[in-house]
Formats: sequence, C-alpha cells, structure tokens
Amino acid sequence: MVSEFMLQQTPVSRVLQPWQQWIERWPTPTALAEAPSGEAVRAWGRLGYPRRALRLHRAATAIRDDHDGHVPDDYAALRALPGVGDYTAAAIASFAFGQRHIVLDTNVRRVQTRIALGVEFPHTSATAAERVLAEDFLPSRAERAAAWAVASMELGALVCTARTPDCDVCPVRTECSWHRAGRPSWDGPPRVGQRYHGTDRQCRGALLSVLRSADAPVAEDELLVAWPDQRQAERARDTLLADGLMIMDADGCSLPR
DNA sequence: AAAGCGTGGAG
DNA sequence: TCTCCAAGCTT
Repeated sequence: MVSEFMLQQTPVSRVLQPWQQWIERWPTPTALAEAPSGEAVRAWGRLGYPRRALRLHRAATAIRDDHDGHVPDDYAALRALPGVGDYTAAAIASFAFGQRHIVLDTNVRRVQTRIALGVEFPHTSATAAERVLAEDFLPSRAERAAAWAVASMELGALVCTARTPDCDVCPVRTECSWHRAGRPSWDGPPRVGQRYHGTDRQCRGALLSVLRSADAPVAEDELLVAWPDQRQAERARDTLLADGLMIMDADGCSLPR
C-alpha cells in the first residue's frame, strides 16, 4: 500500500530508497497513524505531490480506527480510504491479496491500446470502452488474473514504453495490432503537457522544502523569501495551510505536529 | 470533467 | 536547453 501511494505518478527508481526507510520507520499502519502527519510529509522527501503523504497518513489512521489495524482486503473498503482511487484499490486487492480485478494504470492502458486497437497512445482519460477491453483480457481465475495484472503492467513499464518501445523483445509482438500495422505514430489531438517552471506548484514545493529541512518553526518572512514573487508565495502559503501541509502559529511556520 | 497537484531523469 | 513523461487522486 505504501509503495502504491508512492508510485502514483513517481517513477520506481525514485521510490525505492524512500520506501525502504519508510517501511523501517513505520512497519504497520498503526505505527504511521501514531506519528504526526508532518513527519509523514517530511519522510516523503522529494517524491512530489506531498498531499499523497497526508492521505497515506489519514488512510493509516482509518485502518487503525476502523479496520483493527489491518489493511482491508475488500475492494470497496480499500476504495473508501483517502488517496485510494480505482487503480490503487485494484492494485492492492490484486497484488497483495491475489484477487481478480481490472488493474488499469497508464502502462496497461498503453499496452492494451496498442495490442487491440493498433493505436500508439490511449486517450487522456480512461473510458468505459477501455474497461470493457481490460475485462476481455483479464483471465477468469483469480490467480491467473493477478498474474496478468502484474505481467501487463511490467510489459508496459519495461518493454512497451511510451517513447521507445522495444518490440524486438516483446513476447506478444506477433499478436499486436500496432506492431503489425507498422507502428503508426499518434495522429490524434496533440496531448497537452503540464507546465511546471514558475507555477504555483513549483512555489509550493519551494516553501515546503524549507519546512522539511527545518528542525524548528520558521518565521513567516523567512519562509516567504524562499520564492522571489511575494504575492505568489503568499498564495502558496495559504493553499499549503488549507491543504494541511503546514501550520502557522505564534512560533512560526512548520510541518503539522 | 477539466484542472491542479511535485519532481527529476531521459532523449 | 526544453519537452515529455512516471504504477493517479481529488475537487
């Protein structure tokens, strides 16, 4: 569950070390729940999207309070936890508990779009048609389905990659519509990339970085100078406060205690 | 339902 | 450099 949270939009290579330290420090949901949420944010380090750390902490609290300290094996119960969407609930139920679920992440979406539709990339958001397709691929026996979920994800992550797929070593090369069609390049609408430089996201990151490395509360002025644009820094401060990623009191600004 | 939310590595 | 992208979720 910890690794799934960390892997939401962060590459495996960057997750390995923080995951190891996290698990050593908080081996159980209850152990995490007992720590201040700010410590979870600090241990999150530079994985990005630090609200995930907060959600993982809240999920751990819910598991301690409502599930006797054990990660539930039921899809609906998992899905109800903060920070757990369709993908993460299915991934935990499948990988950890061997159940049969559609595990539809960006890798699997790309793999099945290429194999079955002969198209290089799936559309921006997962459609109902994609879930039907995924259901068609999914073996009926739970054990086989769980193996398929891992296998199709790995295929997408290691072989059928977005930029430079290695079709030469692909085990389903001969059954792939996209490969048979000569790997036609994407001709759909241009896919919009997210800007980062100079955005509020970068600004929030800069402020939070100060709080992460501080071992005592930081004066507000000292925090705001971490970003050149004061108006933007104030806005970031406000949203960080609203998100619960920082607190501000008479002592100054800090991660939540 | 489209937009916001971090960060760093590869090409 | 700069663009793209990496095991999504929430509002």
